[in-house]
Amino acid sequence: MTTIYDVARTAGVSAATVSRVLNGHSSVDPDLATRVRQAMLDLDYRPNAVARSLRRQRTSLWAVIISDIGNPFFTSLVRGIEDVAQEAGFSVVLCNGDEDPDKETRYVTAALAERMAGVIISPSGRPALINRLTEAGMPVVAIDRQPHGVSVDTVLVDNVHGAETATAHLVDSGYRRIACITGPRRISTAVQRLRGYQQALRASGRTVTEDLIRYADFRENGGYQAMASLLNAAEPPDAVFVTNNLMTVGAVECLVDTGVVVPTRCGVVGFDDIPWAHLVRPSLSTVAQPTYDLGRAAASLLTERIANPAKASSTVTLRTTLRVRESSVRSLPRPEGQLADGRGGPARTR
Amino acid sequence: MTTIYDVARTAGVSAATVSRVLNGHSSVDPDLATRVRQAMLDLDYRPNAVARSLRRQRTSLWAVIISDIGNPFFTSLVRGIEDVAQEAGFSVVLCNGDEDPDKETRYVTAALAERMAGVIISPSGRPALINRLTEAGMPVVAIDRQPHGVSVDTVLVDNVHGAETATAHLVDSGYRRIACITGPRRISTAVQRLRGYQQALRASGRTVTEDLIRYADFRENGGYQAMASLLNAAEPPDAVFVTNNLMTVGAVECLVDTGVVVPTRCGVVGFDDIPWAHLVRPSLSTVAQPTYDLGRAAASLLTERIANPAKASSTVTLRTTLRVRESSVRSLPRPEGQLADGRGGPARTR
DNA sequence: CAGGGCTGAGAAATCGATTCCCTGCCGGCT
DNA sequence: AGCCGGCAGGGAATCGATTTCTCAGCCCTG
Repeated sequence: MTTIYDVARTAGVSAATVSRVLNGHSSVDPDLATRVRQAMLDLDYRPNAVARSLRRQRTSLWAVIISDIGNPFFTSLVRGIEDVAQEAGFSVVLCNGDEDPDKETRYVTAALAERMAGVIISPSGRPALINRLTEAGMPVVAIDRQPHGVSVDTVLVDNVHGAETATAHLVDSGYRRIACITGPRRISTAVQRLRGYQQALRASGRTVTEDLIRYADFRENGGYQAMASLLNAAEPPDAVFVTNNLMTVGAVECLVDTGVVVPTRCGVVGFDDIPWAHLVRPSLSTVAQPTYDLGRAAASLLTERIANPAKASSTVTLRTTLRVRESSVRSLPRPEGQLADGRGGPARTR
Repeated sequence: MTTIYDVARTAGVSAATVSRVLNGHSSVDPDLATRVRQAMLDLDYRPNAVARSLRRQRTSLWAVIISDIGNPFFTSLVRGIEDVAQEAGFSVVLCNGDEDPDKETRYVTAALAERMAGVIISPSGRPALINRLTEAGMPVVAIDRQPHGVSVDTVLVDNVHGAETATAHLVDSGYRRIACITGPRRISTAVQRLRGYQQALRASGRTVTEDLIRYADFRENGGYQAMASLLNAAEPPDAVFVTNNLMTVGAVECLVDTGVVVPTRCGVVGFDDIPWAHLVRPSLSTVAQPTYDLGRAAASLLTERIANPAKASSTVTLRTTLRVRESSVRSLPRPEGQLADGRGGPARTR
């Protein structure tokens, strides 16, 4: 590998001058500068980012620690982050926490050890992890989930309101026993979406009962099991609000396998949109999140935090959108065969 | 940040000794070692990976450059890579090339500049990129796509055979005009899968005509457009083999929008499995790839290459599996409503 | 014409870990 | 007793860039 000294020797200048040309920090004689640039081209010189990071005490890498790479929710989120990062001159490295606290811890450790410029994390629960980052002076933005008792920049959606809207829609559609499948209690989104569900039920004059609530793991299989458990109860529900996309898929699979017809015998609304939701039969009603914008917002917060580490931390909340499709509307004539409008018309919003 | 010198001072030893304790390279007096370890705990010392990398001239990071993070094909691939990497003591950073040669180039540049330990890449076409890596002495494994005229470790699936099997299955199902929607000519998988399609047609005594072939971009929208173009032709096909998952989704959407009933008026088989393929109506027949194992195989090749940079490069080819579901079988009675077996029974293999 | 200020460029220190080299000590063998 | 081999551990060089320090040379002004 050619180093800055090779370039200096070839151009007949000192390494300091090469560095100045490289970074444009101080004015260099134009003749020298062109000689240096030519030498860099001739030698195919590429600065060693490791040495640079060591000297500068900072890198140009962001760690984005997401909680499940298999969840499509994160893919467009990452695109939003990448687009902003690139404008700001950073590269994004993606770390898949996989809802596994150990893996997540490993990646946080790596981000610290590699002295990354900043971290965007969707934490799977342990506030201690975020603390380790902030205490080490690492710029951090939490995304999707609100960390407990830590002061940190955060990007969220209006989970309570989104869940209320979804549940109210099931009430309006005429369902009577509306259940809820939510995620682990330690995760803020699971709690908030459950709260929205409860508030909507109370607002419509219904009683909220634990019999109709299941706590699962935000995974497909967990949703399947939870739905099965609801169906086996003494009084099964006639509708279900599921608080994330993978569990929604699992719940619908369970309904299909059990022969419970959606939406006639059981209505379904899920949180998080699903790619190809309109190809699934019946097409799924969902609470859609502005995932790309969530990513952009988080990345913007991070650039600000890096530029000004002292500034007070802030929380950005974006709005969700209810997309009504077939799975939650009893009264709509069910389309026969696949000729019917697969998209249920333009998505309705309320 | 505490450094190795702080630890050395606290423990009353030299930095060299701390380093030896840290890495266990040479034997250190047990008393000293415990004193050092205690000092590291007291100071919450974390070795600076940047400095370590600079001195050692290597890092413990792998760059995995995938061509589209939105494609579910890659998610379980990444899991396979991660699992092997972790066993071998490496961390994986994911880079989303997004089928965009510029982005891909940026990430390759970053991998070189950061002196990463190795690269696993699914190249979107330009052999020059791979050359830049190998010429710089970077251990590289290509995955999913065969780079042109470069000698490099590669992990593939039997694309030709998989496509032959899928096409033959459409022939057997009684379809007469079988079309093919494939990807960009510069990408090996697009070419090989097209070749498999052509061979299967010839083997069944049919003529292969360019009228029934469309070249798209491996994206959902490209599949939609290609299908529309096929349907608008003078003699539209009565079946289509689509060479990747996103384009399959697009093609099916187009068929649904146009009112062409699948599989009655048009059969469909896609390459690459799709998550929730069994929830889609009609459920989609696919050529499934062993994605997790592809990832593991690539990661194993990379560890070997890193351990022994001189060894001859090799290619690993894994087998695909045809999963017959509803979209390609005319004669099966179409299930009425959603009660029918969504999974089409255990996936059949041929 | 002398001295102050400014600019451009080289020498050398620096970031934090690893590793080579060397010293000093201990034990064993002749 | 003297010599040699081996080993533990400290000092210092090293990785490759950035940045501070310093100095030479020049221009301008009083």
